[in-house]
Amino acid sequence: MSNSVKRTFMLLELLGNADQGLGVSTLAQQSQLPVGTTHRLLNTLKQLGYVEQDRETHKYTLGLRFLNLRGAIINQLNLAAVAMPVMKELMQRVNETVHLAVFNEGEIVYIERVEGLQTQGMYTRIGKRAPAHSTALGKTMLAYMSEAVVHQVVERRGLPRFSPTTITTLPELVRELEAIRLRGYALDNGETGEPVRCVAAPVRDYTGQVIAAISISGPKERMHPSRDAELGEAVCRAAKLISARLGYFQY
Amino acid sequence: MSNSVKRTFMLLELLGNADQGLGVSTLAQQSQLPVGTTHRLLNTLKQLGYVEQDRETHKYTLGLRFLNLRGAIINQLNLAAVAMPVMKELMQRVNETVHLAVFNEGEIVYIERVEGLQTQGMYTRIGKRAPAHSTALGKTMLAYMSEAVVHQVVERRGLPRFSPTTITTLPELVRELEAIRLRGYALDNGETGEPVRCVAAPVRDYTGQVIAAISISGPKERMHPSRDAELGEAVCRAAKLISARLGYFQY
DNA sequence: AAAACGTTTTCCATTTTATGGAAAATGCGA
DNA sequence: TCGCATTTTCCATAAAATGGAAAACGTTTT
Repeated sequence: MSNSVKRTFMLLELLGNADQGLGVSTLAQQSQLPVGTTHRLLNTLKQLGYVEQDRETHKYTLGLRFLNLRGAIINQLNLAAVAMPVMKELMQRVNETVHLAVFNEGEIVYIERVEGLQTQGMYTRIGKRAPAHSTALGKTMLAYMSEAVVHQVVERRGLPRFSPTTITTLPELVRELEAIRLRGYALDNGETGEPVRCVAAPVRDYTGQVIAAISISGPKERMHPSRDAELGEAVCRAAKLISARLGYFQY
Repeated sequence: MSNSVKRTFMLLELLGNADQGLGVSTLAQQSQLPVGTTHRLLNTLKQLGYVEQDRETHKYTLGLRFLNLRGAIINQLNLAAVAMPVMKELMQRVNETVHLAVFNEGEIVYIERVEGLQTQGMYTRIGKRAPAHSTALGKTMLAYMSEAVVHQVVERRGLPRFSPTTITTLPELVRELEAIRLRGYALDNGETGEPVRCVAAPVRDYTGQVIAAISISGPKERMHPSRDAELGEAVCRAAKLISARLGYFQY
């Protein structure tokens, strides 16, 4: 396997995880690469526009060229194009933020968002990853995957605790997934530790496989449990509509 | 400069521009690389998770792993966080899509978007790049940059024509930028060739430098020239509010 | 069924290219 | 001004990328 390519992406990942610029020596240390090599690879990336170097501090950050590739990915899942109109309509009905996420490598990845008009403050960035077991989006996808896959995910990622309500054992998770299948939609009860509640439902492609999920989320005050049934039904209807437009036919 | 790294990104860009998976031979042809080399590079990327290969068709697409590389946006993150609430309010006032873009390497890059509820169909994807001279967003940023920078941009990127109204000569551009400074906002009159009209205004950081711009855009039918003054004023007010929140103080 | 074709994948001798240690240049703070 | 930390340059060496060709695979045609 191309060594330089592998090393290049190692550097890019380090830059991608940092929330400020990193210098050559720092990167060399973190990547365990020699300084000379690190510098040369960064220089190549800089010339190509994939990293930028601050004139003053000489530190490196990822370049905006990456935004292009990121956008392309989301675009290629023509899932987003199909889902957006439905999500927009759902948002207008319930007046809360609607998210679309897919499952990837045992985690969920946020793909699209339609923000509720009264929502303010923190918003989930497109491209953000989150654990599956502690989000309504993740749980609703897990609920319709094979038991083997669920086991694999748990083995690979574990069940880390983020709040008192987080599910941290496999039997608990299995029971929760069963409940979700019966109910048809998943609930999030502050398992992430944030003051937010979510209701989520699965999206299927033409083969019937669950490939994504959509959710309604909002601050705890507005997302009262008394609205669960109403919101759950709304999110299910929207998810089914998206599935149908992807070619899924429910018998 | 690392040849294999350069070639790798060439392949990635090709995959990003395609709107469906591409095979080894197609990619080899488009990149002018030998098939063996192409295959090996793709295989490396596949192992790293940056491209995915369809089991059935063997075609390659960009992998979701790219969504990890978010550092790029960190610099723009604060900007986006500050701008979003203002953009949302602006969208609600005018009921059309609002965009946020920055200037990078002589082009504009779309950073955020708040979609108008009545908007449908094609939308500008986040991360997309576009020429500065043919968009209201680009022109409004150019208008407040030094003449030297404008000349550099024209030299580097040229003034390609996309429609009969595109500005294609430097004097024309200079005159247009002057008009924008007088007016306070920029207009787009189908210079890109799309049936869309835009109104854009510049955003400044605490140093007073123009670092971004926001725009209102919609289909020609709804964005009638008679609304220019009203929309221009609205977009200016929003841009100034964002600037103020970034620490810019106007004397 | 077999053959012909287009693709993907593997292989390997060749040589280009990356490598990394060290030294030079630069920047920064005392 | 000096000294430390960091970035940048350099170059002989070694390793990795290269690419042409053949093999494997899958699909369509005869």
